[in-house]
Amino acid sequence: MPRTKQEEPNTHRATQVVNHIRALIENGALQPGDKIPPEREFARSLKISRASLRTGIGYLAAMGVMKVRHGVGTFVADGPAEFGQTSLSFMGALHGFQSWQMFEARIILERQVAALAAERGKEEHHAALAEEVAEMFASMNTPSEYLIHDVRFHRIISQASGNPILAALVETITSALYDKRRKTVERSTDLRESAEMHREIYRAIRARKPVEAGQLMEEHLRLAQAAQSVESPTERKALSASSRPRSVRAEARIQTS
Amino acid sequence: MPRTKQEEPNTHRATQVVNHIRALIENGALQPGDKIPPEREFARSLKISRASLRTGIGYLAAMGVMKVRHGVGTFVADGPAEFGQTSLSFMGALHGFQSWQMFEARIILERQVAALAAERGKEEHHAALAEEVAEMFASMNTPSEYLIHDVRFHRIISQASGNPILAALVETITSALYDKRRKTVERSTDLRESAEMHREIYRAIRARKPVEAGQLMEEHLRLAQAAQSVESPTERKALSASSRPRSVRAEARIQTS
DNA sequence: GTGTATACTGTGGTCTGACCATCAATGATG
DNA sequence: CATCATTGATGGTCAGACCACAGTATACAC
Repeated sequence: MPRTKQEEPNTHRATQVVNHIRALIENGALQPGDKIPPEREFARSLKISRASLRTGIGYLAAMGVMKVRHGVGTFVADGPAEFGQTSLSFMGALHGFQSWQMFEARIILERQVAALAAERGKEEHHAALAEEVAEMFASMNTPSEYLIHDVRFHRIISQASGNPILAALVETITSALYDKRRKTVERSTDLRESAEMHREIYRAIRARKPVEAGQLMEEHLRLAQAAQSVESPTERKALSASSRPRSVRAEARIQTS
Repeated sequence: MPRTKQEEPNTHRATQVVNHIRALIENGALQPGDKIPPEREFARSLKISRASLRTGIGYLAAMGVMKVRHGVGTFVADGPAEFGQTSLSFMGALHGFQSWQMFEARIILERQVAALAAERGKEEHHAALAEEVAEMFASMNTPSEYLIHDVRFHRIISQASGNPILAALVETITSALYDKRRKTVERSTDLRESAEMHREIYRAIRARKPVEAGQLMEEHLRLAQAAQSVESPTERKALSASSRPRSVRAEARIQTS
């Protein structure tokens, strides 16, 4: 039979839930930070089982669109946009991402983002950046705290770029690099230089010098990359025992640890 | 009573599943394309209920790490890396992404990606690109088909860049733009010009001229953007009457656990 | 009154076990 | 030999009970 275009009252329940919520968000009924009805109630109203509803919500939570808090409720995400939390690290394991690739991507993105921030940044952004820079200088002896301000600094620049999509992309890569970073910073004895570079970037942005801001950012990231690689163990490699026909073989070794 | 402090391995079941599978992937026991055990069996081996296992799998599926096929089985994703399918369009609705922002991001990424492809592209990529260009010229009268080759062309360039992370980012944005694109192309009577631009880009890449390739790509995308906006309906606006202003500082410090 | 402990309520988290839906392979039928 | 019905494996959904967590109200000390 030719076209029997499956209309859609039928899609998988989870998909149904996703679409329903998408609609609510698109028409403004749901906004960031809002809470959705309790599962039991919501499920009843959608005429599906609570289990299915949960599947759909889980899906959205994985994408970072919703945030579930045990004992409290389920809310629409409101923080900075980001693509599924662990997604990048996972894909890293899957497709063999290497750290130089992450840095390459980060440099390309942040360089442009810094330039845009220099063009479009507002007073509030400048003020926020200034504060973070000050905090960085103040916490040069506390690596863990320093890192926090470092991260915020970059995040503010992303926001200042005026392009939430770019900000989300940067956020995704940054968060994936965060763990490794934490260790590196721990043994870094020279945060002063880093802090000063941030200050220069800040100045270039405030002075609205796109090109300069971009160059400084790139330079900064290259140094960070160098510092990081100093102790990066053997870049994962040779994990698979070569190519053998894929079939059910993997099933054998799987068991509870 | 002192505490019945249940020590540790106690994370949420779904998280448990996610971590377990992550481990299997990281140590090579699971590779792209592999099939995991049937739910019932797997659940038993993990000592958790099937429902919980499903929650975890759903989570992974949402992130695009796993692919579930009703009646067949669950597999580790193997196609080109990409961040959760609908994620971008969702975040668009959530954070009010606008199409110019998508294009801005795309231009920044693809310009650099094209440059990298010009530097690192291999023979096979050149050949593949040549073929797609040829197909484009051959299908100038069939918009829908033309689009397919257009998409492939860009995807090949992403792969040729040698950086799967950048490829994944491009893929994510591109797929989000795909739908709109489809309509635009439908009424475009001038695919010849587009095809010729693609050919030029291809030539620049094969000739290993990064800068030129980047510039051509940018130019191409700007034209595409212009063509698109010709009929873009009311850019979504009036997102929310009560746009509660949030200071930059506030947002920046929202998370930092 | 103040403060801490307890109970209660609302909400998400998990479990069980049955049944439905889909797909692929197999065998029966013509 | 081709087509179609059957069957087995596997994911999808359901219902309802019970567990766990967080916040708040209440009780009871002091």
